[in-house]
Amino acid sequence: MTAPRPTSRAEQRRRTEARILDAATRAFFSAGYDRTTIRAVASAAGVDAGLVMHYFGSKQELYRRVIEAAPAPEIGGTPTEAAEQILASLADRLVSEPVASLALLRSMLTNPEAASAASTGIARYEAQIAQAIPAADAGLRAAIISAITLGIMVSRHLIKSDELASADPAQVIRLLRPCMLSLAARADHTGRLN
Amino acid sequence: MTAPRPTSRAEQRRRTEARILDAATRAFFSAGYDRTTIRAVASAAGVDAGLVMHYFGSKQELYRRVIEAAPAPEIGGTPTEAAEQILASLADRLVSEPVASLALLRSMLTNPEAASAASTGIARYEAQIAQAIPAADAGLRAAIISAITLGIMVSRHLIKSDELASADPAQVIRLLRPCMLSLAARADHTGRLN
DNA sequence: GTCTCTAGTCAACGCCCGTAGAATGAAATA
DNA sequence: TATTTCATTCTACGGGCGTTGACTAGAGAC
Repeated sequence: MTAPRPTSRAEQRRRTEARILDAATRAFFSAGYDRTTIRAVASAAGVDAGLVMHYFGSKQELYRRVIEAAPAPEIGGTPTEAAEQILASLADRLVSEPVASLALLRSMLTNPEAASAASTGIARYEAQIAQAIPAADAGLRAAIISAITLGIMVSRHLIKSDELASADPAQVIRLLRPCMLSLAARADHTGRLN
Repeated sequence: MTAPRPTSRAEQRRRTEARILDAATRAFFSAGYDRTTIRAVASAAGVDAGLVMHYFGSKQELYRRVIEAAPAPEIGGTPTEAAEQILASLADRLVSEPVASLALLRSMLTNPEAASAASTGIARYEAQIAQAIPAADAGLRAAIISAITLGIMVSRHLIKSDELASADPAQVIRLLRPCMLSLAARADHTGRLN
């Protein structure tokens, strides 16, 4: 009644598409790529499976649209600052991880074709970290930092390891700080200083 | 001759079963639970799909047998020794792909029924590590160590991150040593000594 | 008011899957 | 040798999947 013109055609389409995308994100996250069926996504979004096909073309394309929406944090500054930024962003994601990037993660581990698509996103993240590390092996260090972050996220949110899933994020960060600092900013035994 | 009966029925069966199990392990690792088909496993083992069913009863059961065969490294001793053992076992697994344990992980994420079975295996590994760490938060520290190991393995073998996949294992271990030591054996800022 | 466009539905196709059960033929047993 | 056992194959079924294309109905344009 208060909204006499709530449903223009364009608006309706936009909403439906968003609803499908949202349902798909949740489905890919909780079931992985293979176990997610277009019918289930459609049903969760309250539409017909044919409509999903009509809007997104294929299951692959729907999946691509979902991971395309996953955000990437910004990292920079001095090595120590970068380490703290990494820890802070990890702390954030320990508390509330955006469903989209978990969908990315899970499907990546589940769907071979998805892994390569996702790794470009990860590579971009690693490049940001590497830029903040003034060492000859900055690339490798950044990759290890990224791998650690990934392992923590997978354990807590996907595997739901008892200890990590119930842990206080602050405790986890406290224990990880020496790790991240040693990787981003600490001299190694070769005597190089970073 | 020493082997006048090379193909007794029992022997033949044992061999065929082993071949199927081996093919299944590879398949579950590289494709995950859902994408692995009994037909493909059978074909890789050079037998008929019906035989796989006949020997293992169901796909679920075949999968159970595969993860049952996954080995768990032994960890113990002083904190520093434990850290070195963890690093050594990780070094091993960086060089030669631990097909079984990655199959475990990958399938765990696709197969809900398998998740609990798999996480008990991981929990056992973490418990071993925790036992070697004399700290109040040993459980959490062990979980983080395990998560880091997992992240490195996933990045190198599943995602095949450029940096990590091509890195010299010795370099990776060198960079990770301070991490593992700080988690297993180093005092934290609360002043506790481990 | 009529025509056009398009959001959304419906029924169906072809494919591949896990699985069942009968058939086969060689080894074990008597 | 005759009989039983069992490793192995073959054929088939029922089901769920991604995808298709014809269809309906209501909004927008003229």
